[in-house]
Amino acid sequence: MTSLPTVPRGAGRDAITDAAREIFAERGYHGTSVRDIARHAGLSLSALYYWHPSKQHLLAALVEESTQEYFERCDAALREEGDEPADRLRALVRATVEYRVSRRVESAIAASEWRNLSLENRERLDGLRQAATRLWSDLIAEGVARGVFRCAHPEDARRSVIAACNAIAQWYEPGGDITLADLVERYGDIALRIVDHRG
Amino acid sequence: MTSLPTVPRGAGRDAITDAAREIFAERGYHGTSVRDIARHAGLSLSALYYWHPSKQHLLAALVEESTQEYFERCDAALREEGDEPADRLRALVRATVEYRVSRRVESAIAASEWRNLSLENRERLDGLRQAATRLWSDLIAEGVARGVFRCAHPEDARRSVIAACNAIAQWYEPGGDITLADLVERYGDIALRIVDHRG
Amino acid sequence: MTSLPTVPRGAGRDAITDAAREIFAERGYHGTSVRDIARHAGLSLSALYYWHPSKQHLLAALVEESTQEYFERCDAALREEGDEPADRLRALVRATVEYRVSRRVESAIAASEWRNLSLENRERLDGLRQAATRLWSDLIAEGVARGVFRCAHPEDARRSVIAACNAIAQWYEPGGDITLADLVERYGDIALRIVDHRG
Amino acid sequence: MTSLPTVPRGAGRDAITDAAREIFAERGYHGTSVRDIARHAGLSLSALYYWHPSKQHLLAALVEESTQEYFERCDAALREEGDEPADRLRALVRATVEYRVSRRVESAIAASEWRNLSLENRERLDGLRQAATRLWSDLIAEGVARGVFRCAHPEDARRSVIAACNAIAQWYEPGGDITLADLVERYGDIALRIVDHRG
DNA sequence: TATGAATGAGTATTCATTCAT
DNA sequence: GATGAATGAATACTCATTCAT
Repeated sequence: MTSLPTVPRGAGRDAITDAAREIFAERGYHGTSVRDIARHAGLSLSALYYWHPSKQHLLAALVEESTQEYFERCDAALREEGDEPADRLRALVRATVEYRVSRRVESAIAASEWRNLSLENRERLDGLRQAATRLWSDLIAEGVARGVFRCAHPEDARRSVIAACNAIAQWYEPGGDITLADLVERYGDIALRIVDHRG
Repeated sequence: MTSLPTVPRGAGRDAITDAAREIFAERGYHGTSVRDIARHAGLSLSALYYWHPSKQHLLAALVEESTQEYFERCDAALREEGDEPADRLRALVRATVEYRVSRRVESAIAASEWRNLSLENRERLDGLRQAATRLWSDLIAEGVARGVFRCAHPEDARRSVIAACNAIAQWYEPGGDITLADLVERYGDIALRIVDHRG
Repeated sequence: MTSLPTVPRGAGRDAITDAAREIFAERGYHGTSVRDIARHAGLSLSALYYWHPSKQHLLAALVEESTQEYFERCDAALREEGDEPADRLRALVRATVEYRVSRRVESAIAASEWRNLSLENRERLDGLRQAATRLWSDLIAEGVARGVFRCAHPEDARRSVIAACNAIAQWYEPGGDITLADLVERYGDIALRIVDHRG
Repeated sequence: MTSLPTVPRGAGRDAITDAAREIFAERGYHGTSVRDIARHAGLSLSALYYWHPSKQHLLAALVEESTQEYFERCDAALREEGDEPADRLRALVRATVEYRVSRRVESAIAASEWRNLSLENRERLDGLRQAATRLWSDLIAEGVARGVFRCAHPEDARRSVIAACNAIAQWYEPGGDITLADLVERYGDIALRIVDHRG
């Protein structure tokens, strides 16, 4: 019989990723030491390096996974939606709000630690990021083209909507009075006002 | 390569503060070393410590000055304005946008390095920060009370407006096509839509 | 020039403790740098910190071990001795002299670097120190009570005997003309004269 | 009219020496910074260097003055005394005890910071130190020669007497129950017992 | 799969000292 | 007589990373 380790056999990789996620989010990339991460994961420093080649790699993996997931959520939400720009905008807001809330920690990392990615990693991930941005831009442009969105400056509208949704991660406390569905509705309303939607 | 300026005798304090501002904004608090700051300022490490007791103190001084200035700009803008909530909201947006643009670097520090303030400094500066927030809250509440703002969730509206204005610092490039006055108008419009203003 | 020993893997802890002992004794706590210690131990600075959390901890460990050993030597010496105060005083002198000579370096540290212990460490070790002092006090008091020691001021006698024994560490050179047994006898005689022993 | 400085005109030199004395005694040479000294003296760092060429010089001056004074006190005490070895020993004890008590601070520096003198200073002052030692040695030798001191090991006796007297500085509190005259008598008695004086 | 031991470069900060005025 | 401003070298300690097992 083998002894029972704190971290189950083979779970080392995930334990480390999880710990990195938490601590990067809490203290930032440069404010976090790999020792902190290993300790938090209940593993040795050497185990960390067995599973992950470097601190930078750890960050990049988290940012990539998060960015990827965000894009996929947005993409899926739009695919499930009909043709109407207002509905599609609400769908994008829903995907974003749900992502910010349910992946609060990693979305915060992706947002604030982007600059700490190595040049190489930043370049590699930039396409994914821009793809997500383009979903918004195209949608708003379509709404404007159809005359249902009347905002004069679509790019400012896009940035404002995204900023408003992103800010949720900074104050929202799950389990409080406001449900996720409430948020989705409220920020859908705000988004439609920002793009100056007229039914 | 930027040349290292020769700092005239007695000008050390400002040289260091300026350098700290730039590098903190660029790389973040923990990503910045005091050596970097001193080198950038064209002074020795010891000169830095002659003028500032610690790296943390340097950060706190920058954040404090910036937070203070923001509050004062908002306060002044409101004082010069009349009674009409819509006008007052535009005034607050103007103060915020002008601040984010003209003090882009330090406003970014105040926003993203807040968590790296020591507990003591954070507590000391928190009142100032909340005072600025209250200017927005009170104003929107007044507009709602008068029936000229119809947004159902004033706090979400407030957060959204502020987030939209703050985001400007991340993309705006002075000297480009968009003037500051353009920005003020655009984001004033957006703010009024967010609070659902009806003339 | 002394050659720097190559430290076999795993022997780092002792190498560092030994080096610290030597250099602290030679130059004092504040006169010693951790770099000096590491270099003397033939290890990197990082290896020092791998084994010891701080310079202060290193000092405290040395002082503690030495103080502990001194107390135990005294206690054991008394336990092996009979009832006669004069014999017991000689036993205590023997223990002290042997300790000062065989642990010359660390006993010097314990004596002169006591004030450089952190408050916490000083308080923790103070009991041990006082316990050793009490062995002397009790013994002399007993001799006085029995009328075999006639000194009028037992505390001054105690301090004088201890001071005389301690001073040995400052001048005695092992391997010279005077053997340890000589010292024990001479200082036993002196001690008995100080307490004014009458057979 | 000139303004009234904290430190009276021209008193800078002494203010610094006094401060150095206190802090060296309290924290040791390496535990003291010249900034501490200047601050304690109420003067600028530059003023310190105006009056004293270096930290080492400051230490050497204190040690020298103290060593000099000790020798002179001993020498004077002996000169005023008659021919009798016992009386002369008491005189030397008196001089030593009075010196340790009245110049407690500087005598502690001279004792414990000797090793921190530069080689040059140490060599220069060593003669003075040895001269004082020789007063004791000669006196005890004379007593032994005359047969009034019967100790078998005069050097050990000398060291013990001196150590006992020196230790007074570590525990004596002026203004307490024990007067200086008490001390002189008690330690004179102890000294005579150590050299095994027979009336 | 994992670890304990080690490293070199870097961290913030303080040191004794000097310079220009 | 004295100072404010500055420096280079040192301080204790931590960093991300690697090596031998």
